[in-house]
Amino acid sequence: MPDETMAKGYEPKDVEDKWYEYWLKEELFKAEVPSDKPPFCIVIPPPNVTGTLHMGHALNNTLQDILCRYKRMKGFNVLWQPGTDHAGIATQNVVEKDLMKKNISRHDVGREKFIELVWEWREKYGGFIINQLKKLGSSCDWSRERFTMDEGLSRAVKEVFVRLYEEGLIYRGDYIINWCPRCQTALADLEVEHEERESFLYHLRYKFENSDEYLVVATTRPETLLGDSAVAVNPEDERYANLPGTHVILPVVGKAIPVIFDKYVDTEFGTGALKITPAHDANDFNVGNTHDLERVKVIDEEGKMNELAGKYQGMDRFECRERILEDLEKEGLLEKKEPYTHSTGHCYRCKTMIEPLLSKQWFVKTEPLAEKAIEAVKTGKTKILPGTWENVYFDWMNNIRDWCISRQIWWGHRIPAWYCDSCGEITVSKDVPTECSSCKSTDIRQETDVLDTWFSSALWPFSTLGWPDKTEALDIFYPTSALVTGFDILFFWVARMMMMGLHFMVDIPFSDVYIHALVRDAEGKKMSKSKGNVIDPLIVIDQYGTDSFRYTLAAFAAQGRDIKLSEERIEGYRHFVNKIWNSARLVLSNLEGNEPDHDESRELSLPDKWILTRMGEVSRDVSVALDEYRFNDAAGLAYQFAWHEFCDWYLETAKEWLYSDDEKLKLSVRCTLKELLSGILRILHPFMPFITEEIWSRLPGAEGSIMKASFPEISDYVNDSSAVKDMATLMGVVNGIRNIRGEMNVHPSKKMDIHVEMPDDKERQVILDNLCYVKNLARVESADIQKQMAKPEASVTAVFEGNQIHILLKGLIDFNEEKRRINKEMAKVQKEIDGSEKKLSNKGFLDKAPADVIENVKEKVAVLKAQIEKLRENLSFFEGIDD
RNA sequence: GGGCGGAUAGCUCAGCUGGGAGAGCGUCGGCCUUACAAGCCGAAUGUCGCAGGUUCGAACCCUGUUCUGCCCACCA
Repeated sequence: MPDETMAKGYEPKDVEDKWYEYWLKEELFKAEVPSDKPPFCIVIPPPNVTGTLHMGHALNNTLQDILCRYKRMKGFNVLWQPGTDHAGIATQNVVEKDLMKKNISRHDVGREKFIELVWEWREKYGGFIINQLKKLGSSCDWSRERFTMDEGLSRAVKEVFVRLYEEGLIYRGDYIINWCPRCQTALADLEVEHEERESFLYHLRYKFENSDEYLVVATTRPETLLGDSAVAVNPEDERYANLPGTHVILPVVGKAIPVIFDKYVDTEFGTGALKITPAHDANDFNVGNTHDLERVKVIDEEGKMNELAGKYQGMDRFECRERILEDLEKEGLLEKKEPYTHSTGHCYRCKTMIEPLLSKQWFVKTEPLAEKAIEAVKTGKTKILPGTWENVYFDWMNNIRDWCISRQIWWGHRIPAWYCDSCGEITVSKDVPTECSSCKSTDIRQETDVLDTWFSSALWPFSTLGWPDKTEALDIFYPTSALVTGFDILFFWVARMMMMGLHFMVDIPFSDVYIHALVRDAEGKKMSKSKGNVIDPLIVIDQYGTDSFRYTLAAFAAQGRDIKLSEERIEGYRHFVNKIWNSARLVLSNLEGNEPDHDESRELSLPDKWILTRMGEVSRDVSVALDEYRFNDAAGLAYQFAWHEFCDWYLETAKEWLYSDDEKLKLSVRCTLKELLSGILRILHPFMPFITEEIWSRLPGAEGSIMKASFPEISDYVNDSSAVKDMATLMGVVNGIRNIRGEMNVHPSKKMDIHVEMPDDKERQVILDNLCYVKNLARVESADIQKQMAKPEASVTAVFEGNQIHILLKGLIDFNEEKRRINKEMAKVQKEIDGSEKKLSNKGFLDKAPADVIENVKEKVAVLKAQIEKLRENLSFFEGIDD
């Protein structure tokens, strides 16, 4: 009689929101400050406020939630620190786009008003992604939610900036930087994406001064010749050995520029002569510095040609290229143009082609910071998992370049530096200064640039805990326990948190960094909105339920491999969730509420002892897997156990007593059922929080939320290894009979008579003692079990190990069919014997392999041989009959 | 130009420190057996990318090779 209050199929929608609200109401996500429990802390990779939940978030947060829920059940004081990132450029772009719809630019509204608008936007939509995280079941301590632009974190940012400046680790300098003409800001090297593009390599003729002869230079960017200051050749290049000291005339411009030697020039490339444009190319900038060349900036911040571009002034850089080429052509100065594929930099936000531009920016001197960050991973204080990512980390850290942290946008932490118009001095201060720190002039104005978004997120592990104040939370939870993130932000974020954490907290920010895979589309491509290949997690949740979705992600999260999400797989786990639901229906409908919690004294059946032992083993194995971030193994173990051991075997044996009149055994089975359901729910809870809570709430005697229950331990259960062995024997007999049934097409409703020959006394006794299960599971009417017997007439025989199960099938046997079956079986066994015997006849194997391995093989051969012998007997039996 | 990962059953993927390979879905056959047809029982299926090597023994270790994906990089 099923539990009528439980629907036949599990309906996620009916329960998910209800339980999430309950958890919130009961404050079950809240960290304890202070606490007697050991701390466990994860800081969330803060999603962008403007963002919406994508697959990456879903995976990332599911894994974190699994860890947090698991650790809570293991008795830890868990803080999962949530929050969002202001995401400077991304957010500004979004709000700007919104304004554009009304045909208004940010300049129309002005900086202050614009920032106000962004805050308004944030108020309105900033909670969006947070709600989506909640939908996923995330058990973050929302009472501690932070935002990278909130007051406390802004204070931390200022503190860090000022201190680094005072330590000489932040400086301002003239450099060639990556400029996005569309976003109108400098970008860090990391924010530039390089892409291969089809283009042309142009060979241009630069005439020598007072001569008709010319030097040919190769370039992909003819328009930059307007800013050329020299042409460089390699000193080793014999072709040009006598050139330096001479001058060439810059085409179109008519200006004379020197030919110089620089070993940077590659003699193999192009013509071996390189035009040098110090203001618009990073390499040329360096060459220019060496030779003290003029920096002629001809392209402005909008990507247009400026006043120094002469007649090309006002043209877009690409238009200018075409016009210059036309002009060169006319003058016969374009020697040739050849197709050329090379990679160009693009803005990671808007994909606009980057313009290398000479500009004054703020930088963090990273080398001293990186040293400590390298050391911490080298010594194992922080572990990066899987380990292969440590190499990537080291590689980047060892070659780290100074970090450009200023951005010419409005949304972000405004740099706390003030320029003095009187003396030109810079005042850097946490508080708004009233006067110049140097000349006391009040004629000061604040830097208009804001900081790179990653500057504030670099402080996340300690700023969210209250730094720079000395808070109790900081004391308890720093260093945090684990960081769970994708490798795409290993440099952007993880590396910088390491540097900042070690510098300001003088300790690592986290002990473990678990790098998970990226969720990709069916072709293995990174999912992105611009590619249009995104699968919306919320649609998946709507369709399959959160628990199935989470389980799928966990099961897919094998280390070091990307995830190509397939819907079939999600569907498979939905079936699993439903299976759990239905097994609970069966169990709950049979519980009467009077089952004692731990009744050690009760008489345990073989299946009881077996399943309890397995419950303990699986609890241990799942624990170990989770401790090692092997989410897929943990999920797989729980799945296999719950479905194929508990449901397929134990529940079926339990029915023997559930539907019987033996009150004593009935009660014992009910106890085991309750214990198992409880255990399975608790093991599954980190993966599928909603359904487990729902069923838990219906479990008699279970008090409060499952979140507060303990994770099962192996010591909680009976541990009886002989029961596991005996159960295997029982299963062997049942499987043998089922196999015959299937192969011989015996209708399931037909009960069979069997004669079992089992030479081993102990095994035979196991079957005799547990015959009721064999009868039930294999649908057997009568069984005759002997140490030895002759094969009955009209029987088919299943052989397993040295045992034979003769099944009487009067009139049902097709002799040929049976011979075929036996032959097939024999061939299979023979193949195995051959393999093993080959080994045993190998002297090398016997000499060198470990004794236990050899023993195993020998044993295996013996068993197989006994088996094939029985099969042969059976075959000859049928061969004696002529059909 | 460097570096990393993947190639295993029709599909999507597991396979820990080397001892004859597994799951889900799909396929085939049989079942509406009172938890579940989103289910049950049974079955089939792979020279583990290719070629060498190390080893008594290789999907796993080494070398080379082919395809494929990714990351990093200042060759115009």
